[in-house]
Amino acid sequence: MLAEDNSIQDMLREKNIRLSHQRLMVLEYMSANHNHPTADQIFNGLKGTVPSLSKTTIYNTMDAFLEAGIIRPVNIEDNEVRYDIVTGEHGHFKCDSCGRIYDFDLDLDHLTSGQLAAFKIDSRDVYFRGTCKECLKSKS
Amino acid sequence: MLAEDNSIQDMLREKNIRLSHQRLMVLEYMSANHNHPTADQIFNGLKGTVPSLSKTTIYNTMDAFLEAGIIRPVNIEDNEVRYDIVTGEHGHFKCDSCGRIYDFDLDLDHLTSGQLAAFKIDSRDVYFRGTCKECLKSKS
DNA sequence: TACAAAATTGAATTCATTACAATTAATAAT
DNA sequence: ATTATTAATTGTAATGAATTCAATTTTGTA
Ligand SMILES: [Mn+2]
Ligand SMILES: [Mn+2]
Ligand SMILES: [Zn+2]
Ligand SMILES: [Zn+2]
Repeated sequence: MLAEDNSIQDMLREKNIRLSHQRLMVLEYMSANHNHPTADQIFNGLKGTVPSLSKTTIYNTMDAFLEAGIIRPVNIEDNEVRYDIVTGEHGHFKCDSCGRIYDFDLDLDHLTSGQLAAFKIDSRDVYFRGTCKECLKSKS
Repeated sequence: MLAEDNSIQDMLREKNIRLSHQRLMVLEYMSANHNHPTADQIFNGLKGTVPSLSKTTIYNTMDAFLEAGIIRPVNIEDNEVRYDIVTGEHGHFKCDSCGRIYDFDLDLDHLTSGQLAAFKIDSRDVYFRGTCKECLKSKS
């Protein structure tokens, strides 16, 4: 419990992000919920324990975390941004039936042709859509 | 000229999409402009020659084309949808400096691990971001 | 404790997209 | 060719995620 809190605080200090109650709570929420939440979901998940919380603070916080590389955006939906605290290389699968977003491993080194050799690549995103195993089972 | 028009009409008829002046103009625009335009860009590109055009018609038309598989969406930006008349498998690179979107070839068969073996995959999207060759050159 | 800088808050605003009902156009039947 | 049926187009209003901004509060520092 305390160890976790300290590690979260250290993570922010390492990135030169000033500590605030709201930022700690958001980061704690992201660490506990690896379900690629939207700003609205984070807000609704925290407003019970942080009554003064504003949705603008969520957006400000996500911007600060994105800038620092603590989280990364998941743009698998066209109408809202999701956030992922797992920043390592992996792909995302969105089930159009249940809405769940699955992580999957991938090997991006073998993906590209030489066409982008002279380009500076800052981020790589792989998004798949379809129907997940569970939903296929329940439809049979 | 006429040959192109006929091929465009045939493309719509094959997909059981009723012909309309607006749909033909939009499809002609998409065929002539392979730059992944937004609904707004298509609207502004056509309103000169189709004065009665409504932006709602653009959205309705894109929905019909998407449904028929004539075009595919490009969600490389979080705030607006782009459309691509090239539906074959390829990736997209967005230059954060000049805003251009580049196509590139990719080999998706070698990409995935077995984790999605039991999943039904309907669409695959690969989005890279960074700085393009031209912009790197002009900054040197 | 006191000060300066930065973060939080909420209300107002923006803007892409959608909903909807009236009008117009396209296709089929006569 | 005229009419009837059906679908598409249009403009306006509504939606909702995200942004702007100024006032207030909090944080880090001395
Ligand atoms: Mn993930
Ligand atoms: Mn393309
Ligand atoms: Zn599912
Ligand atoms: Zn560029």
